[in-house]
Amino acid sequence: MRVSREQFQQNRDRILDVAARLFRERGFDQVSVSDVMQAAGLTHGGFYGHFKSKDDLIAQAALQASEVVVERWAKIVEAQGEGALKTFADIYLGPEHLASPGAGCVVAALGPEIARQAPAARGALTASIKTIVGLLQRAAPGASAADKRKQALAAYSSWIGALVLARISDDAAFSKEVLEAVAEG
Amino acid sequence: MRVSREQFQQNRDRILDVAARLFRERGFDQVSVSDVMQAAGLTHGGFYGHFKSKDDLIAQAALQASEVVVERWAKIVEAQGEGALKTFADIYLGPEHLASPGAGCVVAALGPEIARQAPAARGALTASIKTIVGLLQRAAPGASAADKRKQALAAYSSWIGALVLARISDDAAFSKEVLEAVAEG
DNA sequence: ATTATCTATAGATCTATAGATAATGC
DNA sequence: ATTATCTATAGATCTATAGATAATGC
Repeated sequence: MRVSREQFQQNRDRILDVAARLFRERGFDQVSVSDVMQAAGLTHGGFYGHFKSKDDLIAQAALQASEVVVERWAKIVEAQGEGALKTFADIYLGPEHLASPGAGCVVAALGPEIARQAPAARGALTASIKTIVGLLQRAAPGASAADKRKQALAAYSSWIGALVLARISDDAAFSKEVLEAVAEG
Repeated sequence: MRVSREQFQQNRDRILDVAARLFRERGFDQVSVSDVMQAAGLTHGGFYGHFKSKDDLIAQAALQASEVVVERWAKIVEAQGEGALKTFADIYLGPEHLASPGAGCVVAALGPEIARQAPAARGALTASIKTIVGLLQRAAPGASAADKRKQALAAYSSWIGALVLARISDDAAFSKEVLEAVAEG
């Protein structure tokens, strides 16, 4: 069954969106190509008209997910300038982000897995991370540019670590304690 | 080929050690039971004499790995007391740890994956994490106990995030920058 | 407007591999 | 503990077809 060019593009975008969510929720290996296509309302076989392989999908979905996050963050920096750091911390360390890995930070949801991926995926995410650090730098306090950058790197690292710890924890009180301790820092 | 009770226990320990290393290096899903047994110098079939299932192995290997790390850290705190925080930071954020996920921090190597695991594995790692935070608390500066604890949580979080970022990065200079920025913080 | 061509999708199929079990041997 | 085997599942490929797009003709 053939579909219009527009529909084809829409299908491709939906596959990417769905994959980006499922991968963050379950990890790359716990999501099959068939799972993705089913969630996108398509059948397994059609996948290979859109992507060369599952690895191809992984690289593109990781890139897409992190670009969406970068755009969201960029808007906040533009709107708030130097006050944005506190806003980021509150959002990143808040209960919604804790409970919704599928829509949140790619690093916190898939970081170690991406570290083991092929160069294509690692390079793409590294670029996104650098962009985010640049945004945080603009929002950070500090006398010099070097100081601002250090603050940005330290803040971002602490948020990621705190969220990973909070998601591992099976003790909700401990999760909350970690997130709040880092948010206040 | 039958084996003495002692040998059986040794085999089991070796399976756990090898699994703990391989899982941290490649992730749970990229290591097969057959891989583990081969690396332990045994055959696939023998596995089920030691463990009920792969999930069982995952829970026990994650626990074992984090216990080894906790013991290592406890020795340092006992030897160094309050000065230990700087020592931890240097080791955790150093080039050896960066390059050797298989022997290092379980949270940085497998955190998001463990967050998706069954309660057994999450609970075990949560307990280890609490122990580590306790150790760091003893080594942290701060006026009150509450302040020390906050410092400990913030420091630990920042180290984990920095290491995850540094391992994702395909740019060695950026990896170094992140690790050093957080080490100096 | 008609005809021909092209192509994205559905659905079936193939192949490899993984977890798990059973049979065997010492 | 080894070896052989079973069963399920995953990624990938293949074929037919619906229906969109392009070429042709009036």
